[in-house]
Amino acid sequence: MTKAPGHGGQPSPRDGRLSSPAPRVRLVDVAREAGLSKTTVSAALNGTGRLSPEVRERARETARSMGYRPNATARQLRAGRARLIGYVVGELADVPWTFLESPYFARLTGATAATALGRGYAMVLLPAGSLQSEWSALPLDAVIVADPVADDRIVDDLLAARIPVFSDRSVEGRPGAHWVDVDATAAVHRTLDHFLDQGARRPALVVPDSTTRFHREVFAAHHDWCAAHGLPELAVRAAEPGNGPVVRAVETALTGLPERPDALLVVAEASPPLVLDAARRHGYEVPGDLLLACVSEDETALHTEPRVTTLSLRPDAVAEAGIEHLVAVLEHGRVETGGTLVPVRLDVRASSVRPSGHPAPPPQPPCTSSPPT
Amino acid sequence: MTKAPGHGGQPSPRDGRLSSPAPRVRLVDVAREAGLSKTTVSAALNGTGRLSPEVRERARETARSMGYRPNATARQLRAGRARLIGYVVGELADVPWTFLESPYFARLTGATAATALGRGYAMVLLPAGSLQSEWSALPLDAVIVADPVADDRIVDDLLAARIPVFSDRSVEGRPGAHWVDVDATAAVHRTLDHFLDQGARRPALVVPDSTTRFHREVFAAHHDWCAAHGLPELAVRAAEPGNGPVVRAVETALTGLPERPDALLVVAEASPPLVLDAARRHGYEVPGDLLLACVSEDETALHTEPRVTTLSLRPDAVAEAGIEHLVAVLEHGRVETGGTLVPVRLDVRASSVRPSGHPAPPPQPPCTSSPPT
DNA sequence: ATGAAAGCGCTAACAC
DNA sequence: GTGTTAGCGCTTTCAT
Repeated sequence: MTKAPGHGGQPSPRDGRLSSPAPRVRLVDVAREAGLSKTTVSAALNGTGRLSPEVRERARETARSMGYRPNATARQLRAGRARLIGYVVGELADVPWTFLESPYFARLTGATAATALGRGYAMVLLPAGSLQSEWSALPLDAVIVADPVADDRIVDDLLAARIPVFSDRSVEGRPGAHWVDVDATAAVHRTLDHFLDQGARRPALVVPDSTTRFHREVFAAHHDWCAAHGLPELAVRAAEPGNGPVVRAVETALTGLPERPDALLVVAEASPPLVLDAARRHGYEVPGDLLLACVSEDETALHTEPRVTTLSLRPDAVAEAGIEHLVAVLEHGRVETGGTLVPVRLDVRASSVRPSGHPAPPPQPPCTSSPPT
Repeated sequence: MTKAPGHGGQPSPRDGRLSSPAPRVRLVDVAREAGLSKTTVSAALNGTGRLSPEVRERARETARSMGYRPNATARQLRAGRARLIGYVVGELADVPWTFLESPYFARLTGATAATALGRGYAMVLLPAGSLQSEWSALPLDAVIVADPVADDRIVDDLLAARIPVFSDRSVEGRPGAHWVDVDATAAVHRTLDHFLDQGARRPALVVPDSTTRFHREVFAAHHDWCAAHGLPELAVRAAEPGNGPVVRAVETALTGLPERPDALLVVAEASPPLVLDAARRHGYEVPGDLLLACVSEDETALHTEPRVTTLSLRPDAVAEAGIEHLVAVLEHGRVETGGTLVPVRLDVRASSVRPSGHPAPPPQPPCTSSPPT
């Protein structure tokens, strides 16, 4: 029964028996060996207190030679916090963990973990729709809930447990909850304005039918923009995120709408090459017949022909703003800040630039559905 | 200066002052309120000890009404372990965190976190090439190191800190290190056999030039297979992983080798649609002129025309085997097990099936390089 | 059946 | 300068 310690010293008696798994070196062991007290060694190791340089050095040397490694849990207990934060992505709660397969969330996750670690916080991954039992045993200083869906209990549960929550604007106003969000409205308006600039008059939108704040705001922003510009509201909601459903929604947008669109904004994590292929299969030339822009962090957009215009939701910036905010709240008690809105970035590439010499198409032929392949 | 507690009770005096951040309810508070001792309440809550049903119920009720939540850190200290594991991906140590953008690692990461959580372990994300300082403050029971590169110090550092390491076969034989690996040789041989079955005689390989055990083994397996079958060894090493470099390597394989390949195995996380496009740009019809298979977990392979044959490295199975092994070691002291080899899965789709009526190309025309676009 | 007390390993007041 | 001591909040012998 070899015990693999890894971290903590068992509460079992430290027997000097042979074949034991080498009981872990404790602070007191170092102190005894060096002929000093725990206090002195602790101060020496932490660089605190007023110690003579010789003693400090001796303590350090002894600790090193004995292979001493402080017990993290004991320190945490003493410190009153564990510098540990949880991270959940709400979207796709029915298929937990798939979020990592989305380039946006992959980047958001990586950037959040990186930024947090830079500020001294480790990040544990939690599943969407996570239950109390899955996180209640963890000493979480806070939890980040990315894009919660409307019916996820997790935010309530966390707040009830008095764990600070950092999420999107949907938690605005709730005590203990803080937010950072992407400026979805600006994102949509900006892209549609760009389409308009390029001569498009029938821009269509594809967006997943999710209860995420982001997707709802996107839908609303598109609606408003179309109304404001007196243009037809051409929108298709994908049954769910994922390449299959989104590509199908794209096909619907291209062939099944009352008007044949001359521009397409895909606000869903679909693979840009697949979207491009779908357009071609349905007889659209990009950008000649159709201006294309995708909300995506997928770098494959750079390797297609033509390259695909993308709207980056700036996951790195979101992560940084979030952790910054989190640290401010946790370490300086800042609570008054309303939240942070992160601007998006439109990377215009060939797919959404009307080729010169290619005139804008004639105004609104009622419905020119092209035969599907 | 509002303190956001989240988890631990500060060592500061519990003052009854107003406007304080509501000091956290401790076990002793519940005990006092219920007129019981800490012991009894603890036993009641944990379902241990021999307590009268009434007392147990009373304790529970009091705890609930007071909103008592046990302090996780204190429990961990008592228990001697934190049920926390670290997770690092070695590959791409120069661009830490990008690993999540690879579908394989995204799935491996998600599946590992999910399986671990199912066994009661939370998983913290660590960056490739992580330094001591980034994890030494964490009470890690073990660390999973996925695909370490040859020069990464992390495995040594962890073992020196007596933290059990779970990694790939490259750590075999080192005390405290355990492994689970993908059967890379079988993967390559199986795919090449499949190509051979379909009539290919000049299969080419594209693999990143990394010091990962997996990639080295793939390269060696290909070499051996070609030698054993008396076929030319057509291999191109991509300078690094990532769509750009891999697509360029694919182009080299299609146009710059001594022989024009009639099959292509891409062992790198490139987007299947992009690989397909590259082949077409260079005048190959798939599967007519070129059989194509990609090592990939990317579901876009299902949405191309033709669908792309993929070789799945079974990240879910790897994760499960790894966590199973980890639990066995940590909780039952199993140390004798050598390791686990996870088989791969070849999903044959249209891209690697020679169309009927399409004869195998004539034997070896020396070099028929087609003009690049 | 219930409670008192020890102690997990560490840090920080506070003596000396 | 250095050591003694008192906890952080919890679980668990061991008395009663």
